[in-house]
Amino acid sequence: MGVSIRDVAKRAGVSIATVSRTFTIPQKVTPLTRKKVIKAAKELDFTISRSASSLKSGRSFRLAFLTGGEIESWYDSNILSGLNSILHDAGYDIALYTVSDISQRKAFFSDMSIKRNADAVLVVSFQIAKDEAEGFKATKIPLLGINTDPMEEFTASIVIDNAKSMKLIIEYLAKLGHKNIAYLCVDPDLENFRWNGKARLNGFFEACRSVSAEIHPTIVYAPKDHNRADSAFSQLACMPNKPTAVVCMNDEYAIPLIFRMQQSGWSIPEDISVVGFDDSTYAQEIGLTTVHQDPKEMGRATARILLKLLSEATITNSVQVEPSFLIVRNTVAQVL
Amino acid sequence: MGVSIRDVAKRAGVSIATVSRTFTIPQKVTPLTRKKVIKAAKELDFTISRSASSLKSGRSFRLAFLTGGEIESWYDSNILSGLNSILHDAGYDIALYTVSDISQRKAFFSDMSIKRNADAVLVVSFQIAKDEAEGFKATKIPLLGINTDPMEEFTASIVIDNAKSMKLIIEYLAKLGHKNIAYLCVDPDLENFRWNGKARLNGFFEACRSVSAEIHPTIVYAPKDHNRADSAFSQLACMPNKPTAVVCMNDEYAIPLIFRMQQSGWSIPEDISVVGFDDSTYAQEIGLTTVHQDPKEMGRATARILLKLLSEATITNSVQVEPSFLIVRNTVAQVL
DNA sequence: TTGAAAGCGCTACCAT
DNA sequence: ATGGTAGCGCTTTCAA
Repeated sequence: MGVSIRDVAKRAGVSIATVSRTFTIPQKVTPLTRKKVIKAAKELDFTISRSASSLKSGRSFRLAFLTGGEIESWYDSNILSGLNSILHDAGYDIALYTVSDISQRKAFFSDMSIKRNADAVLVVSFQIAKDEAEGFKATKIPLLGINTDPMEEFTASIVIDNAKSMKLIIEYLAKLGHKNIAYLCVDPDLENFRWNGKARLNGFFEACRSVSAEIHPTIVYAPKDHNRADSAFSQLACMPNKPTAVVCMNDEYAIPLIFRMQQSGWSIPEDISVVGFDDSTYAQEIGLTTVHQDPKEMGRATARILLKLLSEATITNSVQVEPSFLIVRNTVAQVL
Repeated sequence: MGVSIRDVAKRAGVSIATVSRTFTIPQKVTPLTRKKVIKAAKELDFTISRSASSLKSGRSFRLAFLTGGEIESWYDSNILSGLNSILHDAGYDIALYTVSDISQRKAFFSDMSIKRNADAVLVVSFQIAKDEAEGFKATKIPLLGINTDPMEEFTASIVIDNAKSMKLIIEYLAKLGHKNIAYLCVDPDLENFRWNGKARLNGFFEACRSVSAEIHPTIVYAPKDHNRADSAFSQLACMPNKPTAVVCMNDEYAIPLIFRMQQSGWSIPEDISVVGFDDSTYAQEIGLTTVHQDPKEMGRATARILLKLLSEATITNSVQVEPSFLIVRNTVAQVL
């Protein structure tokens, strides 16, 4: 298997212990020796073997990324990208686990063998049961949650404030005179697994209530598939008193809906105002008024927290709220 | 570090060798003993330690995924997702490496230490130099390319036929009477790194030439940033004789462009026809006529090839062309 | 089919 | 600051 630490030690004229040190705790090695070792290593194309160092040190240098969604989604892939941009250089791999229903989730958490092969686990966008999380308390393996209901069982939670963001939307809409506001979202029966759906839905109604008694909120459900725009549009078009604004659970509902409306001759925002959520792909180019959040940056933030957790072994129970804010663009009009 | 293979062996009343075998080559263990071992393992929450088994077997169970783009892009994230859906269950991790320019690429390939810590490397969407690839020939580490110019240095290449797909577009357009056709793409100076840009550009002109002498192709460059739709639109609107159709290097140019055009009062496809490439996010919902390809399935196909390569150690030099085809939807009209 | 045992390449402890 | 060395948990050869 090519060169080993032994070869480098020989060539540099030092012990293997010294070679190991120059790569793991360089400050414990004289600059001169360090230089010799580095030189020898370079000449031999040597790097520390991950498996050997993991085995010996008892750390796997591996993060389990557990998602209830799809890796290729805008959200998950950005989280992953942000995570990797920091973790990769710190020597960590990210192992991707997907669960698509509660039984798979249960299986993941009951099979605690993960603990043997990961230094931390990260739960992305879905909710887990208290007892599932509790299994981790016994170990010192950090359990982090991104975009999950921040339970105290998590070592750290990284979230945005969905409720506050919804309130920002409703306040803005109310200020422009909107009273008849619809909320477009996936039928919760289709998606009781993801977390932020609930958070946003509740946030919407709560915001309507708290902002003004004059607001009449309604709800429109659409399927998750490619008919969602058609479905939403026809429901909206048929409503006895058409709302003046539609708030969408995310941009993925808003963008095709706007398209569909335009295709049917409606003008946005003249005929109806539309608000998205996420500020994801195309939102900026299309001029969508939406709530901005930055999952890539959240991934980076999570990586930093993780690294700290892993080096200091501090058992915190922190909740880090990342920024989210309304971006006003061109899809909302004043009610005349 | 919890239970080890020794504990399981003791509890099952067998040797550690037998425990190891039941997990790696189960067919070499009597069903009865196997059952005993599995039972003991389950009771103890035991799994094989990745690092120990890697160290001993000399295989890292790790794939280096090297991309010149962004992990969160539609293409890369789908490739990754497809890859992981098969590789994860086969016990492989995917380590994400990103390079954003030629010097980083050089660094990756000159630092051959990857070989120590990955069982294979996968180059995604960009071109590498012959000598960079040659470094791998000496080792038995497979070097695969997805969406790269299929060089013979690759152990296997997985691609779509960009040229053929372009021809499909042009033939379709020609049949509907289009003669004045524009190609919208990123300025190649901005992006000489990614591969398929060139392949599609060349494919476009070649297809125009071969399909009909009456076709007048033109080219429109747009920046990569969020102004691309504006930029493309104003160039198109100002052209002395406006093209009847615009072929876009990918959907990411087509979708905002269509939006922009509609916003300015143009109707698609009545005022101008637009064709995309990729069949990516929103293409179906928006009714975009485009070339379909399925990177998630390509990821799966690559994983299968890889697994075979890794188990049989066959040094092939295969080129697998994955399907791509034109999907006719609603953004192309007949020329009157 | 199963067991004994060597040793993969490191890290970390203890000496010097 | 550096070296010697035990041993991390497994896989795999060899023998029984």
